[in-house]
Amino acid sequence: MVKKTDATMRDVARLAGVSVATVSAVINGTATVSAQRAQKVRAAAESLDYHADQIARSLKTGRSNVVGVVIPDITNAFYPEVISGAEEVASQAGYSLILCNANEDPRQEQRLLSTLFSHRVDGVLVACSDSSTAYDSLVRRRFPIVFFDRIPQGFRGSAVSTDNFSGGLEATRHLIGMRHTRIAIVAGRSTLSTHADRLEGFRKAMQEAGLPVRDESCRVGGLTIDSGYEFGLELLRLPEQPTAVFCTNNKMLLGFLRAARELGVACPERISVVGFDDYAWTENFHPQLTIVAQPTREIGRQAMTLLLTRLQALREGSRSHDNHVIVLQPELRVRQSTAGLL
Amino acid sequence: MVKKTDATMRDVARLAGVSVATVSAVINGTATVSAQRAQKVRAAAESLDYHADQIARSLKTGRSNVVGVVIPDITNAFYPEVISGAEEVASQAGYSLILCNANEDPRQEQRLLSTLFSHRVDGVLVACSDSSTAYDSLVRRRFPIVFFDRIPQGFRGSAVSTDNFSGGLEATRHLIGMRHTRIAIVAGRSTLSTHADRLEGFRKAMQEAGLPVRDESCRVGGLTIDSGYEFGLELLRLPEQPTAVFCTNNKMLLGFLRAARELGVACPERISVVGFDDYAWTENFHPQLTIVAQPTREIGRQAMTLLLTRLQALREGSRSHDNHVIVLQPELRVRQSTAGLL
DNA sequence: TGCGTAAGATGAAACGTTTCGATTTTTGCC
DNA sequence: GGCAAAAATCGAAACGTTTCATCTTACGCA
Repeated sequence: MVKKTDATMRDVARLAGVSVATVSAVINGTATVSAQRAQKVRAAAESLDYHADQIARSLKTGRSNVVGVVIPDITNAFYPEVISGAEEVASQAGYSLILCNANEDPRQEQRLLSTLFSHRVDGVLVACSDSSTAYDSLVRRRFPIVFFDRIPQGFRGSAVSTDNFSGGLEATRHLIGMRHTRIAIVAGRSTLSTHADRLEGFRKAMQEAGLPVRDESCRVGGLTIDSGYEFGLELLRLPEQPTAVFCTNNKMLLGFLRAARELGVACPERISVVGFDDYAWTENFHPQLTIVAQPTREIGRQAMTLLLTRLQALREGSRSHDNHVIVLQPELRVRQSTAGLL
Repeated sequence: MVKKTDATMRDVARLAGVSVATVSAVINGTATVSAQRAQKVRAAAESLDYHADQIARSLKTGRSNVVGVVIPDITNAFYPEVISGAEEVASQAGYSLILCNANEDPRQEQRLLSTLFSHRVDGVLVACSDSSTAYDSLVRRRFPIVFFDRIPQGFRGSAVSTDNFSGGLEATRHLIGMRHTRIAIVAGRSTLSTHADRLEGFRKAMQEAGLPVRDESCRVGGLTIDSGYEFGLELLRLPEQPTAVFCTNNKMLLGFLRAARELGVACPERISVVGFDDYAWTENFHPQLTIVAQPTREIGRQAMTLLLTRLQALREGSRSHDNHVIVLQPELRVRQSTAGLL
């Protein structure tokens, strides 16, 4: 026998012989109800397989127990890993995740945010598709938002990211320490904090060592495997071929490696390569990669924790600082893709 | 100047000097409204930055424009890729995705489904964590559900998957064609359709060739990198070491490769390896992997399309067959990790 | 015994939409 | 110009909760 429609609070109330308000009180534990009636209500709910309707609840309370997560590129393995951390924390706290993929398109991102708002999400986690001032209004409205990984320029609010400057610095110092002098960089759009910071770290290290950063060996602007590949071809065909390269994300790194393989430029013999983001599967790479590893899942965990803390404070009406910035340290893992010169 | 709270339909109605019903009609285009008033309403909505409240809308209509997606393991690169396909189709149709990670735990999966229902999702996509009869009630209730990848045993309903039997068959035939006779298999839990089918394909190929499937070279039950590693150690320490192995998923494959590397068993010289799931990054593997590739994103696209079609039929009250099964063909990609014997 | 009080229980009003039947206005036609 | 029909508009109920003010009950104590 199948019910036509799900049981409602009224059904439970009727069956238990109490008022709807009492059922609500029992379900939420918001008021004292005699043990006897509470028991009756629970039994009734059980037998009707009653499940509170979150939609109705949200409409009334203005809270949804859902948080939105907006990422720029779901096919970049970095983000699913972050999400996994965020999901872990969220589900433990009884929150669900609405996942949105902006496809590196700021306009799409705006649309997604707007959809999220109309679904009344309690807060959002965003890795932005491009730096923009569109977030300012959110912050001004004091809407609970936490940025992770990519943080808008000049953003004042909560955020979690890796110390990308330091990552770029260490990666480059490592190359320099191996006596490389013609060092190239393949970097993402400079409007993205992550890539801009890594590039800055690179510049700083070069400057420290008194090495010039020449325009032709400084390729900025891609993000994809293909762009890494194109940049790779260009760099490896330079009259003064670089002996080392720093790729600021994993996808461009893959593209660069493809270019090197195609041109028959051996790594690390003729080109040392250091990239970003470490994964279980890179242990099978040949050569194994020297990499700046980010605490990926931890970024997700921390960002979600920050957001949930904020939400709780909001619920309890207590004061919370909404510009908590967490910077996690990356770790340079030296393996085989970088080798000393001479 | 910032509004205390979001503008509601009533606000728009007031400003436009019309009734709430008229505003609704304009927003949804459900009734004919004179051009003049429609214009006024739109202007008012614009100026108030009005956005319809999906929550209230859902409560009234019983529809949420949200679909749930439940996967067993978000850290398995296969699923994010499927999701990316599903997300693409969904967002084009104006649907959002609630993503849930069951962590290979059927009880967690049940909890997640229950949460999804209370959020009134319009339908769900599920890759099950374990075969169970708990889905029967869903199907009986005719709740819109589409399974993908992993399909519960005996399930009668809509589903999208790869032809896993054929995948296992081809992979094994390939090894046999290279004159291997001592062929091992590292497979996932046999309660999972994917792994069971791949194992069946393996058995069939072995039987065709008149080769015995010995218990000790048939490791069934893991899913993770670690279990692939453990199985790998066991298999490679067998007195009669297998000369080839078929791993039924990408994670176990990674584990197996680690074991081989650790024991110094060269691939493909001493062990040929074929696995499942191809990725952009495997091109950097050494050796490059012979792999059964699934049309991963396509699985996501098709599954979501199936679900949305069903939802549309439901909305329009038209009849739809709710047991549409789509089986996509995998493709064996022969590369360097398998080599001929003798 | 009676009274004050606290605990328990409840009815009804929201929350922001959609939708339907009723009402008003416009249109077309003889 | 009058009338029927079509078009446009509207008021109000409903969706399933939460919550608050109100009402009832029971208990302890003088």
